[in-house]
Amino acid sequence: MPNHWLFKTEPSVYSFQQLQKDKKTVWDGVANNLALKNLKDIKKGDLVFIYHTGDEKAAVGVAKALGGAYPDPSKNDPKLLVVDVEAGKPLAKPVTLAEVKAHPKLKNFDLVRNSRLSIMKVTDEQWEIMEGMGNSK
DNA sequence: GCCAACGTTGGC
DNA sequence: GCCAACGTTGGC
Repeated sequence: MPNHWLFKTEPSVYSFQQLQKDKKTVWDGVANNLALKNLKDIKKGDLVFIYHTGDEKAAVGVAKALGGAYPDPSKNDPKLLVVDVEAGKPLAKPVTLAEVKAHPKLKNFDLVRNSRLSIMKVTDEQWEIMEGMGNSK
């Protein structure tokens, strides 16, 4: 059973659409300690929601980890990790932050609780709820 | 544009 | 090693 995650990104910097165009990318720029700790737990085949901050504030698509985290080759710091991901399916309908907040079972989702965390674990239940919202009308 | 929440830094 | 000050992030 793959684990589930959520990556935040500023769409003007790197969007899900860009990832779809690239097919895969190296997810870098993670500096936050807790985010790095989460990143370390990512395994090949894990599924990831891509969430756009800024004007959109919504999960827009899914990506898949191509492997575990490894130190950023372009940096000189072994603590700065990156992970390879490939584009998956876009959600039929983006799941907005407002919808997540409105859902009683997503109340203690890290996305709501700690808005500044850029990489977080998503429980199976949270994943299923979000997927349900994203793929139904 | 503002501000709350959180992380990091640096002085002690 | 503590904690105040500062910077950054992201939602509003």
